[in-house]
Amino acid sequence: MDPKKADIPEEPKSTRDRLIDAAMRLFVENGFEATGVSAILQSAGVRSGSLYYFFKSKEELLIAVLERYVDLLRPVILEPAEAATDDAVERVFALLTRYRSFLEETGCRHGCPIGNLALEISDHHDTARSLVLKNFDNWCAGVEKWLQDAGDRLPRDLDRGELARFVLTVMEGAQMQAKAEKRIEAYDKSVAQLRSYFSCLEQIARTETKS
Amino acid sequence: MDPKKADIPEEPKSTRDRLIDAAMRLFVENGFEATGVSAILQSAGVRSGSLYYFFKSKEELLIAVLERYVDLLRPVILEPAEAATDDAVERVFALLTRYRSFLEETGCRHGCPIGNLALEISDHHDTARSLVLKNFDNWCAGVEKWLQDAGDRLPRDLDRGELARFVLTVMEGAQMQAKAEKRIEAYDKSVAQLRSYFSCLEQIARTETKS
DNA sequence: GTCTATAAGAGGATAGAC
DNA sequence: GTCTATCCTCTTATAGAC
Repeated sequence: MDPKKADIPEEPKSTRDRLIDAAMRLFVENGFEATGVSAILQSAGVRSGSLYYFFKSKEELLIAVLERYVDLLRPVILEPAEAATDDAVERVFALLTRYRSFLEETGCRHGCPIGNLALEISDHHDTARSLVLKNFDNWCAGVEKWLQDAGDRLPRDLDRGELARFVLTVMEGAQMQAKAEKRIEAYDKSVAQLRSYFSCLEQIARTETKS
Repeated sequence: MDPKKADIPEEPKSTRDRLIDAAMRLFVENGFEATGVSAILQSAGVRSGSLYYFFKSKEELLIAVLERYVDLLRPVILEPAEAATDDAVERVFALLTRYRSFLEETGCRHGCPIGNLALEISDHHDTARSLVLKNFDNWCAGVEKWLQDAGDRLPRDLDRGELARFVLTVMEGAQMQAKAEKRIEAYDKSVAQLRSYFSCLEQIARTETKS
């Protein structure tokens, strides 16, 4: 427990935060379109007057949700992976293990909330789409940093940014299948293949260093 | 042109087929929830009475769409890749090039229709979900066959089925990002990394064969 | 098999009192 | 900032004539 926080009594969440919390949960469970405003209101214990006092539309609430994800990325996703290990490469797999936990805890119903929204909204909600990109970009920047820290454990001419993108690609593709199958198996197998790729890259880097 | 087909005059499509065609197009463009029955009717030039004569609900129409995808997989996806090259490994990348075309032709709005639906419907439409799985499974079975044909070009102890799954993972994750970004770049970079992985595997297989 | 008309309800959003 | 009541549109789906 963070002592700095323990001193401050838990303030009851604001109405606005409760709405964002409820929307975040329902959007990832049911998707944006399939989630009714009334369900959000009920889940947050709020009346419609209040929702439309804070947000001018359901889409604005979605935007607030995606901004919240941007804020949560570092403390909830990246930092735990950095705390898990000092090994630069292992941080990548600690991250993937964390997403695995999200899947397991929910019977493979949730995986990556951003990915789930990305496909649904990218055509018709352009502001939301740009926030999806911001989440993806920040995620990749975090992973790229680790891959740069890996130094000569990876091949010299390997583009760290491209490999970071590839890690996102694998995570998203893998969670999609786990969600569709409601089983973790495809996720694990995909991560195993990614691990195998990393092993190959590290092997190549070792022969480079010798010469 | 297939002469066998050229002899048969193009029969006007049945109402049922027109409905499936229209739904297929609209579901991939806008998603399942965001597509109204009225839009399907208008696009197909059909009245609601006819739709509900053939399908008992919008969900049954979705199921028909997913069954159509099952039927189209071999002729539209797998066979063109097999026709493109006799090289077993290159067939995998011919397949990925074909999905790239789908993305390019639509300004990255469509990629894999199944993947787009998978995340949206997997929670609440269980029959549809099982058809998504059938599409994924058949796709992977096709790719796995090619990887088996590759024989000792791939490492002996490498699980061909697992690698085929990984190809699907990469394709889905890559098209998700291309769709979110409305740019093909992330797709190309992901496929480039997959190519790099295959190169590593082939290199390993070569050293195995020598010994 | 297809048409028109419409039911029945849920959807998002607003008004105005408090 | 929050409440109740409600508007209006759009949604899926049905009824019954042709």
